[in-house]
Amino acid sequence: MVKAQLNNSISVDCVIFGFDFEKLNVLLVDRVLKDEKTGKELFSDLTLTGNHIFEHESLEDAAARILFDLTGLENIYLKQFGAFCDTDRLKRPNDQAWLRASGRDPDSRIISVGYYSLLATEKVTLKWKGRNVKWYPVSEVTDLAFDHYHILQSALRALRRELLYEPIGFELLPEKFTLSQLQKLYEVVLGVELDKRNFRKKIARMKYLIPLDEKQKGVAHKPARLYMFSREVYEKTRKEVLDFNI
Amino acid sequence: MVKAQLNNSISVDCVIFGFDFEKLNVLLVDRVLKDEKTGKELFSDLTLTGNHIFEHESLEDAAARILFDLTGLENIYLKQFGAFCDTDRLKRPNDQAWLRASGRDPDSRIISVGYYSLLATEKVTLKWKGRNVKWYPVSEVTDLAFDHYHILQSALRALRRELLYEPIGFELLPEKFTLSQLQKLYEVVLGVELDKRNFRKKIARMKYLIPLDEKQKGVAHKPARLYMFSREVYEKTRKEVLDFNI
DNA sequence: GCAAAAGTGTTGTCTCTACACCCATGT
DNA sequence: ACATGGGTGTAGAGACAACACTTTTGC
Repeated sequence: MVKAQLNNSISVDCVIFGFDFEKLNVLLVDRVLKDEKTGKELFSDLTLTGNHIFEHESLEDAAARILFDLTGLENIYLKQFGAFCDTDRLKRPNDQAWLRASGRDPDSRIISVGYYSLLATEKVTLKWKGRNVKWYPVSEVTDLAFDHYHILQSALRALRRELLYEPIGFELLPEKFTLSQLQKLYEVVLGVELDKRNFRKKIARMKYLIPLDEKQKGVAHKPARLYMFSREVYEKTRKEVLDFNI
Repeated sequence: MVKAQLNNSISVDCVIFGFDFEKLNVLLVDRVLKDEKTGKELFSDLTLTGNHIFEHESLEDAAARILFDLTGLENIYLKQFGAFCDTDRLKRPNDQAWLRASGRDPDSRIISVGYYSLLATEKVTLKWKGRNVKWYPVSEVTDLAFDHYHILQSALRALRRELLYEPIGFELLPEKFTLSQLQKLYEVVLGVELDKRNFRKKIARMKYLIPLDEKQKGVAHKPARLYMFSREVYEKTRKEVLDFNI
């Protein structure tokens, strides 16, 4: 317990999802390895945002810290969705070279705990210590460093599942949103098409989705009514769900 | 990579659930610490079944190994449900004494990944190397060593959720089972009461629950028809669920 | 014959799906 | 005036909740 010190074996990776009213995005870091002497670029690829945990720090705190360092945002929705520890997860050539170059033991076993976080893309202005961090459409991500592609897919599955059963869609939207935005979000994340009228009937039943006396501005069509989510109403009216499937 | 060696920082804890047609049970180990010199018992309490992982071993394999060592069973349903790494998870006095007595560093940070497994209590004959392993009704467990009570509660939440949405109930029953047994299982795990006729109507819709030409024997009442689960039919007929909640 | 659990139908209410047209705003 | 997305209702089908009596076996 000297002072802030990173644990060698335990890391946290954050899958930071963002929604821009059109598609689901994920925040990725451009990892560039340059030759020590010549400075020539050896390779460049993408990673999730992650870090080792501090010895005094909980997993959750580490995830929140990583998120804060990247976005400057606090109190963001964060959910643990899995632990990743395959023996070969850091063994591809690029990853081995990367670990060696950053002075770490390329043979050591590191477990990574995955958290996904949800936020509206627009909330974030990306300026992070010169590191190259950018939004990428999830649908266009094909491969990532380490086992991060695998972790991303796992996060996606967890998000879809969560979205089916829990009211978390709003976390990907600004505080006030239109029903079309919410519908689009469900369509994009779940990969389905929904009927507008049926969707709205469903909303009408969810009393915790509060229609505001406020409309969209500056759009070249009939402005939509804004809604917001009330956690208070939700907690009060959540029914004891028993809609099981056998 | 010399030979089988345990990783110091990473462990797996298995929450082994069993169902005996009446209640949900969990397999726990009696941990007894005796004074080195006098042999006098210092304390005795209960832990989940767990172990550190081997350096060459995946988390999943470690969980399967722990399960096999305890029950002699293979190909048992296993599901990862969380990672546990709070800074104080091994800090209670009994736990510190235990770690010291077994020659481990009581200050080291250990992450534990939780798996739960499902099986019919009757499948297991408990004879494990003199260690004191026993079934305990989940509802009667009040406290456990380390953070294992917390882990158990977390496993329970995950199991309930899984049971609501995926067909895994059979994993807690023998291959052939009656509908009343299945209903009781849902009632016990979810903590609800279900209507027998409505429950059976629901079953009838699930084509993957196959009625057999075989009946219960040796019961002092009308013997019930036996059913079994067909994964094959399930995979074929599983509908693209879209029963989302907003 | 009695105790114990198995097995079986109906009705009203709610939710789901499918489907087409007019409305309000910016340019 | 026109392009763009906002907003609305109905009807048929399936699922849900509530509810009580007869049947088959072991003892």
